[in-house]
Amino acid sequence: MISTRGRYALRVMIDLAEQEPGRYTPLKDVAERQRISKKYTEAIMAGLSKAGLVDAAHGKGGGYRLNRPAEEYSVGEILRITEGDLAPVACLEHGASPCAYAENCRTLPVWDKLNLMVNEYLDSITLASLAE
Amino acid sequence: MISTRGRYALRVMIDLAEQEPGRYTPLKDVAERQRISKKYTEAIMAGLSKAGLVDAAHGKGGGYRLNRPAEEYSVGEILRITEGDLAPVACLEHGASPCAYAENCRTLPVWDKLNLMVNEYLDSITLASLAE
DNA sequence: CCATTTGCCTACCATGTCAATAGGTTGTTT
DNA sequence: AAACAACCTATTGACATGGTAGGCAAATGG
Repeated sequence: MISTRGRYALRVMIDLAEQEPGRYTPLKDVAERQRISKKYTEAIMAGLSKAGLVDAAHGKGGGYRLNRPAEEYSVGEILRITEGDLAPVACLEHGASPCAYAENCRTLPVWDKLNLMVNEYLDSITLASLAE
Repeated sequence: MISTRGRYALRVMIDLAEQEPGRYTPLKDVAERQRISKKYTEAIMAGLSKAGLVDAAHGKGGGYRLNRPAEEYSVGEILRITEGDLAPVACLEHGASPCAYAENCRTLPVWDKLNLMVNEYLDSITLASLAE
């Protein structure tokens, strides 16, 4: 359900949240602290950057930093961006072709509520509450 | 998180719960009603049978039937048997090698509680409540 | 006893995702 | 110009998934 990629992304974001706010932190440092390979961290960071969760600066003294205060990120948001979707079943995934038998599917309500529960829980946790 | 296999297994179990109790239902009939290929249904049913969730009878007039009243099955039980595990992250899976940094992992409590929530919810739904 | 029905078992395959790596390019700063 | 750091595109190996094929074993009905 939640892959290594997503879990790493969360750890990376927590790491950034623990740095001095506003300052850029080189990816290399984050990767070393989190014991994630530099290359793999790059791939993950690229997604976070493209989605606008973090801000990047090239060159010496550059690196990454959070774009907003840590209280304004939720775990759900971070995971949805890196994982694409948190839906527990394929038929609820964003952009899934609607199931022809959904109308009288006995199991759909189960997945529906599960989906809601998971998302609500993860949305209720802020990045700040996990840092420091 | 929950694959086709698990979702099919649940539908199959609901189908059996809707048949006359005690009577054997041929796999062929279940597969046709549920619009799942006979062969794939076989593979799924084999797991349910081996785990003792259903009872099988060979030969003419044979088939499958539930081993207990439908009220005594939970969705969680059925899914855990067919999916192996419902853990949202690898480090919580049954038999996973314990993470060396679990002691001071900032994210572990999140996964832990998520795991608990998901299992408790799915365990609270009985097969009977989905049938008929 | 034999044919039919039905479950059971083993193997196989095609596709796709995941984790991770490699190498090079672009942009910034000092 | 040199060092640094982000960015981009491929590629790889391993594994899970969804699904199929063919044959064997057991039970039943006639």
